[in-house]
Amino acid sequence: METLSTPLPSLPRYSTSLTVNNDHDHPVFLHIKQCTNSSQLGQIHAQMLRTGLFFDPYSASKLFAASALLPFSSLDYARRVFDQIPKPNLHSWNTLIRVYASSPEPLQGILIFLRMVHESPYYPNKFTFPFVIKAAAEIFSLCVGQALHGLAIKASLGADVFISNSLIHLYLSCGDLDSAYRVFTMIGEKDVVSWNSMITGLAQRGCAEKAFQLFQEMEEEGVKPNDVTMVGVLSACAKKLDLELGRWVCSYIERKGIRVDLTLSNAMLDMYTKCGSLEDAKRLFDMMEEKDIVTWTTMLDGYAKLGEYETAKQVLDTMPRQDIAAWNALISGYEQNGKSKEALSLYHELQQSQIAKPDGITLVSALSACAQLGAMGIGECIHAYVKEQGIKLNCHLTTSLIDMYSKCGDIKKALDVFYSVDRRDVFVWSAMIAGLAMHGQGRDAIDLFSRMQETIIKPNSVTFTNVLCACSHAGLVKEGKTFFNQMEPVYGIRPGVQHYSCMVDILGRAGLLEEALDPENNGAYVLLSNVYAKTGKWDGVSRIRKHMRVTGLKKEQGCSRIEVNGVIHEFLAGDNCHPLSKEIYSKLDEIVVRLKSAGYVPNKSHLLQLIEEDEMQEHALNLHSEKLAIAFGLQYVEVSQPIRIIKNLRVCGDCHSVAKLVSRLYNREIILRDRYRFHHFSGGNCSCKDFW
DNA sequence: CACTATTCCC
Repeated sequence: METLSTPLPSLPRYSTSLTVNNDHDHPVFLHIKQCTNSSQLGQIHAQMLRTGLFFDPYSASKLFAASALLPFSSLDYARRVFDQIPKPNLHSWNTLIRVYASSPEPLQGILIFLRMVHESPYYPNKFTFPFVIKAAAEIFSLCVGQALHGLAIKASLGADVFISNSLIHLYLSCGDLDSAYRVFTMIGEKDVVSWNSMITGLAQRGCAEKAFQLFQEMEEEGVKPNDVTMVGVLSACAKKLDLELGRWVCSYIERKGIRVDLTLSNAMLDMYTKCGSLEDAKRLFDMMEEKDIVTWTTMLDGYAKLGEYETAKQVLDTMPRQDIAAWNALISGYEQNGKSKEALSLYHELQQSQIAKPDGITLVSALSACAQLGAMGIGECIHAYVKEQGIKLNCHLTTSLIDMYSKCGDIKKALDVFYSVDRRDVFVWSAMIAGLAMHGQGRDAIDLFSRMQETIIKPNSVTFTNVLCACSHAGLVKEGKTFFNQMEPVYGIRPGVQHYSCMVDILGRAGLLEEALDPENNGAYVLLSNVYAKTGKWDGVSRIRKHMRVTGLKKEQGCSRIEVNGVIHEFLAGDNCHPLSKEIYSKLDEIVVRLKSAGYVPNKSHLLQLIEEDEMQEHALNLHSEKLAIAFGLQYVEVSQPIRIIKNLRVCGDCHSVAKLVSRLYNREIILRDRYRFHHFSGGNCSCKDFW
């Protein structure tokens, strides 16, 4: 302590006495302000320690604020400085909360706030609240936010406009639109930030219409919109996909002479691409003098989402820095347009090149591509990568993993993921219900739906589609009807076309065909035509097919996929594109002979098109893509592993019998995903109990 | 001593 309290004579230019408590204008403060790098700041820090100036709380707070807030600062260093201050003043506490609030660890801001309340002699003031409320908003904690709101009111700070604005932002981040609006209306003198908080928050929460309405109200009340306002308004236009409105907003910005900074230009660019006008976007892009990574990524995303992959790739190659968001834009562009293989190969390229590190968003897109393809090997690798990297499962990732495992046929692994997490939002629950439904575990799906209702998570439209789907796959007619009838009166969800097609399915299978009819829906028609075909009502089939021809609905070509050692093999009905085609067909012949000797009779009633000649019918049946995949799988999938096949259409009855027999005669487990559900074949039986 | 609202990839 002695060395610290004894200024070294050789040192200080402005070496001083220790009685600086009231000296708020010490020359060293000027030096702190003028620091341009961390080593300069470090020198001042060292000097202040030597001179003892650091032990004056006010002076320490000056140094600490600089170490926390200057552009070159690091949070680690700032924290070390704070921990050295024997008795931090209120300003220092506030600053620490402030930097944590906008750091990767906002929770720390709340913990520091609590420490301050318990350990320090200070009460939170009007500066403390905006910082700590921001921290609560960052972690989306409604209950912490509510507690802070209460504390602010108790501290007689409920009318402070900064605090109110922070609360608006908090409530909107947590999805509590009503509370946000209540705070907003209570503000006596709303400033531009109050309006901006509401407008941007509503636009982000999907209430674009309401956001735009508020923008108009703002004008009527005579509050002048600024550039931040316009960013929010443009984001609302983008969400509405309203190009005309977006163009009007751009001309409004020009007319009103609103400052157009880089962020606002980027928001305009984003609006143009989201609304589908690459021409407008390109024109603006070429005009922009300053561009940053967001500019490039926005442009790249625009091309990728509209299917212009070549141009998107060119943008990726041209941009100054390929960060992960840029890769994500291209990967998700492929994935969302159904180009799963391209998405995965790009993901692979990213892994190989190590140009950027995959993040949660990358993995969500990649997992979704695996789910579409049924590529479980790759999906498992991604799951392993998540664990390896210690990436925490958020609800997005959890949903994607459950969806991937379910759609790849491993419902047990999907359940493992579901039970391993402690946070489940409506999408996580819905995905798990969907998984159980597609595996024919209708009862379990309904049980899960009941358990969901013991939580605070409210079911949405998707949840109901999945619940009805579960009823349909498990033949739960009574339950299906009950849920359907409860949707609007009990849950306030208006049934949409998906819910109606589930009901067509449910009622159709129960032989209550007259109860199901339906709006223009391809799926429902195909389903209905299959129901007719099954019951032998060929008149009905031709009538429906004719209607489909007239209305231009097409049945896709049958296609089956199988993944072996991370390579995806694809078979079309009757195709001989596969390099091992010859071998596969001879294996198929062998299978048919063996099956026939075991009593198998090809079942032609499942043919949708009437083919006159018997032999032709049998031939057509044998060419079904899932049979080719089974023949391939028997040869190339390890004996200890199930043969997993993904079919894009519904499996036909004949292929179903073949798969059952193969599972017994060859003693192999076959897991087949068709368009609607999974079939687990083993020992001559199927999990669907022949009801699908 | 100071605070709140801002664009891209799921």
